[in-house]
Amino acid sequence: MPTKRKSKGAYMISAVAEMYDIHPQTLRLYEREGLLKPSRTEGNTRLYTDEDLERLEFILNLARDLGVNIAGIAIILQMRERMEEMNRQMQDFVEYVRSEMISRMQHMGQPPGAAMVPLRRPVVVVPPEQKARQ
Amino acid sequence: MPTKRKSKGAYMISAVAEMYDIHPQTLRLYEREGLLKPSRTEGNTRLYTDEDLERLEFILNLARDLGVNIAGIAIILQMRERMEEMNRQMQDFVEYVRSEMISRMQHMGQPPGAAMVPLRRPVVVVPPEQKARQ
DNA sequence: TTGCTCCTCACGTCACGTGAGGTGGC
DNA sequence: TTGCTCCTCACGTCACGTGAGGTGGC
Repeated sequence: MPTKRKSKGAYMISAVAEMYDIHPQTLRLYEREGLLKPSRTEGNTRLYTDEDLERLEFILNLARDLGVNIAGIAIILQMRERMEEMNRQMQDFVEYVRSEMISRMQHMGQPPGAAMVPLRRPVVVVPPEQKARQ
Repeated sequence: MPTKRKSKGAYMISAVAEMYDIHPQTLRLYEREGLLKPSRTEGNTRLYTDEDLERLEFILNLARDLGVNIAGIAIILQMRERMEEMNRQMQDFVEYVRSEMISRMQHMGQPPGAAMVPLRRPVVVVPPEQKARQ
């Protein structure tokens, strides 16, 4: 007998459908169109992890609230990943510069504070977030 | 008598329609939906600048080649602008750090070259570009 | 006048979501 | 057996693109 929930955060399709008030066929459609890639049991049953559900919430926000079609959602998901990658690179770079400055200051026998202040100026990186359609 | 082209890079709707093989009504639709905002003459006739045309090309790429609907295009345009803003901030920050390092090195009587090498490590920022739908 | 512009209304087509119908494994 | 799963096929609805029809200014 299949259980609705399998291990920590792995849901079968009917559980997900109920949680998000979405037709199971729609979930299968999203998978066929490449928006979601849930894993499968040995018996070929879909299993949605918490990561899949986070992605699904993002998709439903676009589809239901903003009226974006599947082709658009696919591209927006790609762009979101690229923005997150840019964010990581930005953070890495800031951290690299900061530690580099500290290291240099210390080698010169100076307190690091003087160098760190200007490097802490705001670096605004906006998370992916959409407004409702006008 | 209205001319098709007015001043440098300002086109009337029929000229744009012909250039991109698009129905004039579709151009009006895109404007109504907020994707394009061409200026107007005093007589209320639309005028498309080169900037409008660049934006239109981006829109047509999404609509025709990738099958994105209007709601999706609106969001993708927003995201594109945000990514461009992130790029600018990244570039500004890199430039700021670079000049700051040079300035500090010079104040300490050291050649700037030593500091600049590690700061020139690659900062990959990907421009907005889409793949065709699978 | 001609040839453009503006607008609104309406229709055809297609994508998306949903339902039915039949299958198979725990 | 029951209640889930898988799949394919088909239909209703709506958005998008296009066309018609009527207006007005250079």
